[in-house]
Amino acid sequence: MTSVETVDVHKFGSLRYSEAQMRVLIAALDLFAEHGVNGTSLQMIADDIGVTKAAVYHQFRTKEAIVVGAVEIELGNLEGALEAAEADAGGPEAVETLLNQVIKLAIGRRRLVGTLQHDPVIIRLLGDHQPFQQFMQRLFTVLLGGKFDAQSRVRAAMIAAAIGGAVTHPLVADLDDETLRSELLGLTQRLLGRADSSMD
Amino acid sequence: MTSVETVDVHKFGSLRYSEAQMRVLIAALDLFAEHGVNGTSLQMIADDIGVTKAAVYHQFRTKEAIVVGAVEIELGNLEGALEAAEADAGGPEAVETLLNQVIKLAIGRRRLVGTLQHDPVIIRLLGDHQPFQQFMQRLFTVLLGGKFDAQSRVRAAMIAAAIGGAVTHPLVADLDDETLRSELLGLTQRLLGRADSSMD
DNA sequence: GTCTATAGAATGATAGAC
DNA sequence: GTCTATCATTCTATAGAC
Repeated sequence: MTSVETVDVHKFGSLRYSEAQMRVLIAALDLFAEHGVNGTSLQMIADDIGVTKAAVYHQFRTKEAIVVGAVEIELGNLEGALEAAEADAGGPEAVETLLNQVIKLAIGRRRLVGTLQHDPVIIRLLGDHQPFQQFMQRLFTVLLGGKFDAQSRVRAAMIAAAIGGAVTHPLVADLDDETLRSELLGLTQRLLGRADSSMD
Repeated sequence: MTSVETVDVHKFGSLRYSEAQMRVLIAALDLFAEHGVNGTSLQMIADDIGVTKAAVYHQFRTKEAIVVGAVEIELGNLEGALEAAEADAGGPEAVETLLNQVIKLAIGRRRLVGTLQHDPVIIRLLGDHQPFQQFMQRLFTVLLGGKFDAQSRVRAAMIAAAIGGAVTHPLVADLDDETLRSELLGLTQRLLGRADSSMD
């Protein structure tokens, strides 16, 4: 080994779960979105897929393991977009392409993003599990483009919060996906200081 | 009675709680901020103020009553700013002044805003209790300035989410209040399309 | 306003049969 | 992979004494 560090990058996208395990995770994600993690019991998950609690415990040893699996699945959806952006790192369209993908995914999973970003159990999980922390750091490194000054960080925090929070907001619940997407993209670019962002 | 409708405006600011009740609500808010509503038991609240569960139940008949009281207290903090903005409704600085106050309050209560905006129990509460709904509608009426088109609504949703989410974000956890406030105000004005928003 | 004591239900989790 | 049955613990909530 020389000075070249070998960083072990966790690949959420390549994780394998059995079909029975996936049934649990899908049901769990749906219930987490509506009731939060603490508001979702294993009984509720079991009822939702039509089995008993014991059957669920045969697939996952603890409730926390279900939460970890559920978050892994969702972060896996972002992995492709992140890798593409990293490959074009520094390129003028890297950030823009990433944001476009993130917005699309957030809209497609409207009901869930609030929980993923703000549920206290998931927040604790993201802080405790290395692979999750590593992933978030990669994401914000691309978004910040290497600049970590106060203004850039506030901007990134606002963009992350705005995208996640806007898609869930009651004010826009009646908007169709495409309208929401284009408005959201335009306003996000305005936050980034893009000159070509459409004004009214 | 003629065509003039008398709207009964709920005043959160004028609510009265005994000192013992306030001790419960303060402790509850602190615990809600860290663990969420479902993650906070009455035992935890009782332990925090050094009494038994029974003593807590003597002040509030149910856990939900505690949640309602806690949310009332917090919305009460916004009431002054909202009334001032409504008095100047249509005025060119009404929205700006309101946002300034909201940002200040959000920063002062950094730990709590995430819970207030995103906790599933509180979201259900806000939807079920008329006074809360009425209050939120007043808030967004001022923010939107009477325009309810798609673009305005997405903008309002983003601003609400961005302010609430940014102050809690780990990326800006180390920033002092004043730095965060000025950056946040500038970026919020950029979202509003203000020409005087400082660029980099 | 606070306490002890308790009721009744639900929680996460396990053992062992099929 | 799913079941029945069970355990220990915790939960919200109440009764009644001080």
